[in-house]
Order: sequence, then structure tokens, then C-alpha cells
Amino acid sequence: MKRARIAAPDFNLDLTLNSGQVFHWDRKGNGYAGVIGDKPLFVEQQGDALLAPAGSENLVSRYFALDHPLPEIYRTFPGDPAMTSALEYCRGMRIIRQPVWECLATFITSSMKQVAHIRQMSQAIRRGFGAFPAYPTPGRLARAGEEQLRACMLGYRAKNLLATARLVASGAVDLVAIGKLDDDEAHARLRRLPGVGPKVANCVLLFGYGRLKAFPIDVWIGRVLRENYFKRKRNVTEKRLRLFSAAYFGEFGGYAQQYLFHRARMEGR
DNA sequence: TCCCAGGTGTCGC
DNA sequence: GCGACACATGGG
Repeated sequence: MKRARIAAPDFNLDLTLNSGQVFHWDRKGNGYAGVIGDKPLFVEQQGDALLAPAGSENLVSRYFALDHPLPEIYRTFPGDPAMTSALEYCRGMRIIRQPVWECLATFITSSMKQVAHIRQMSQAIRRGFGAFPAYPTPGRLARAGEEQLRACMLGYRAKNLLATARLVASGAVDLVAIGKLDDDEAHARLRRLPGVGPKVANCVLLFGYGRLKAFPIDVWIGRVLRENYFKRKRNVTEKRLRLFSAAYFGEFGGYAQQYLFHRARMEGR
């Protein structure tokens, strides 16, 4: 297959694909095999270029967000030690533009699960509903039974994913319309879906809708914030963390969050 | 074995 | 509004 060479400055494919944003890319040789929407493909980084199948240039550039102005984004990061070392560690990582449904569904399954296990569930769901390697549509999941989802190792999450799939498939919830709302409204609308709380809603805003200010707070980020920005303070509430992060990290807080998250996870703290 | 994981829903105050 | 607790499952 003929490959295209896409200019990709300020980009690190390994970091981008291994930072817990997406869970369905597999290392193969010097690159990665995966799927963008329903298109399977192989991508490989060579220096400042990204190699991808000829004809997929626009799809690939958009998915990997090669248009995000990283130097400008970095200039908005606070200069504290935690952020500085996270930037040093993660330079070139980009916030992927994921298909919204796939992102929403995957993060509904992510609660109280390690990244390795989220990958297994994603794989099982992709294999189990006839669209492999693409993620099954809301309609396809809505027609399935809870037992079929439980067979994908979802546990109690099966019920939530099924209920959300039915709401989206029926048109009761319009994911495209939500994309036209401002951040707060979109967040509130997402929150109405079963299995979607503040953290998952922010993941969908950030990774699905490209709202780069959205700041998901999970156990890792909670730990990072408490250890670095609330030293010696006890009883720091979730609300306190939310208000602080929104004010402190600014317009590209989602990027800051992802860098802090990945660095903390790799350092094992 | 025991502990934890990119949390959410529910309940009681 | 906030804190406590249940919820499934696999990996370390």
C-alpha cells in the first residue's frame, strides 16, 4: 500500500497513543495498527513526519490534532515544578479528536478500571458486535442484551452503557446537538446519561468534543493536585480541586491535565 | 490474599 | 449541597 508522508512537527506518536486517551491501538513494528472511526490503518512516525496510507492524510491529521498550536498552548502552562516536569516528560503529546460516541462509550466503561483492563473491554466490545475493528454504533449496542455486554467484562457498567446506547440510538439524546452547546451546557447535558458523572463528562468534552479547557479529575489527577498544590492541607474537597484547576490551568487546562496525568502514571505516583 | 483501578448512583442528613 | 457506601472484575 502506498504511504503518504504528513508533516508533523511538535508531535510524539508514542506519547499520544499511550497516554490513556484511546485504548485500541497496537504497537506493530515501528508503528501502530488501529482504527479511526471505521477505517483501519497503520501509522508510523519518522522524525517530524507521520506516515499513513495515501488518501488518509486529512483523516489522520484531524484525528491526531496536528493543527493544535502546541507552542502557544505550552506558553499558557503555569511554570510550577510539577507542570514543568510534566511538560518535559510529555512534550509532543496531543489531545486526539475522537469520534464522540466511541469516546463516550469507552469512558463509561472506564470507571474503577485500570488502563490495561479498559483496553481489554474495548477490544471485546469491538470484536463482539459485528463491526470489528470499528466500535459498534449506539443502535447495534442498543439491540444487544445486557448479558452480551457483560460477556465483554463490563460488570456493573454494562447496564449504564446499554441505557446510554438506547438513549442515543432513539434520538432522545443528540450528540451532535450537544456539540453546539457551550462547555457548561454540554457538560450538564452529558451528565444526564447513565454512567456519566463529572469525570466522564469532562473526558468526553476534552477527547470527543475538543474542548481543551475541560479538566477531568480522576484518582491520579486528584493525587497530583493535592500533593503539588495543596501541600499540608487536609480535607481538600473535589469541589475545591475543580475550582482551583479551572482557574489555575486556564484555557488549555485539558492539555495540562493530560500531561500531569501521564507523567504521574508513568512515575507510579 | 489483599488492594487498587482515568467513578457513578443512591441514600441519609 | 456533602459524606458514606455498594457496585464487578482482573492485574499486580
